[in-house]
Amino acid sequence: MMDSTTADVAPADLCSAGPEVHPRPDGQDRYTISEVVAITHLSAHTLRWYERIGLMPHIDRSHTGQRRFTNKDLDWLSFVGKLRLTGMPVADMVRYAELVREGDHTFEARQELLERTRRDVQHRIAELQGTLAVLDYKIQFYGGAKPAPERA
Amino acid sequence: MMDSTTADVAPADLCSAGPEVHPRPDGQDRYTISEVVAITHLSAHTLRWYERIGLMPHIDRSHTGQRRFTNKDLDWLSFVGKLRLTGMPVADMVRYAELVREGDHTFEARQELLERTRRDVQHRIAELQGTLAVLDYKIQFYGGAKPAPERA
DNA sequence: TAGATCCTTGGAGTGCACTCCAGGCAAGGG
DNA sequence: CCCTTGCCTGGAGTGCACTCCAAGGATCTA
Repeated sequence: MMDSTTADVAPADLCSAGPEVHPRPDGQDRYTISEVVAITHLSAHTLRWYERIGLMPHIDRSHTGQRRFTNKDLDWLSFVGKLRLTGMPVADMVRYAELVREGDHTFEARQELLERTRRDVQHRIAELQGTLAVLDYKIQFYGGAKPAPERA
Repeated sequence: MMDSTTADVAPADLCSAGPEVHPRPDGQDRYTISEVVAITHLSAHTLRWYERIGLMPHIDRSHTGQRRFTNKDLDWLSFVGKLRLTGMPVADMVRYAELVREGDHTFEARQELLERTRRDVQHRIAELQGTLAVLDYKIQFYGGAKPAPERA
């Protein structure tokens, strides 16, 4: 499925971290919603919902009105997936999508948004590392399993 | 009152795994709900809700029925705070609280639950580090700011 | 002793991110 | 031609974790 022999990534690969590999080469990239479900592991509901709320650019339609997603859409979805992992609220992702649609003069705003997100992520990582310490302390306590009369 | 200049609580250690520092010594530890709000930064609503759903042990009451929290309750809340940071669902925290109430024979189950949580946290940290890479790639792209006519 | 503030309760409401439903169109196979 | 499958839509429903409300009792401050 992820055909790594087709090195079809455009040099201006702005929608992803690193070279993306697509299921089909550009030109034949008209995926149905169920194909995109299989690729992204998002539900069809969610994909339609993303479009409705403006988190997706306008999606192509077949002559009968069915959605046809492109490689670009896939790249965007994969980036959105990363943003989602950061814990960014959907509303903020929509804001970012709007900035993209508004054109090049929003470059700075986008960069700033990304940098703020980056700081949030680092903060979150630090927090999680803090919880690891607590968890280890507790686990070690249970490991040295002397039942103590304590709320632990 | 809770900033790092006032030495009533070790700042990073507020929610700690190690020796706890309490606002008042054992024996004088009968905090009202609003004191606990100030200490934990949870809302009074949330504290009452925690009690209702069984996430707290039974809280002492004054002769008029008002809650009086102890140092032990504070310790528990700080641990719960850590668990919350891990992203553990409240239902699982309640489960853990139940195990604690059930007594020493649940030691193993508790340890296991904590170890699973620990693995989740490490997974999450790895995920976040992955997003950092993407973010850095993007930020760097905006940094080398040559506007390209593309969805970025 | 008055007034402000704090605390109590059960239950209802909120915001987020989906998630599902009903009802219907369109294409392909037997 | 019918049946199944896939897709469409707007709107309603879900689950989580709070968050707030109304109405009333308790406690502190002047």
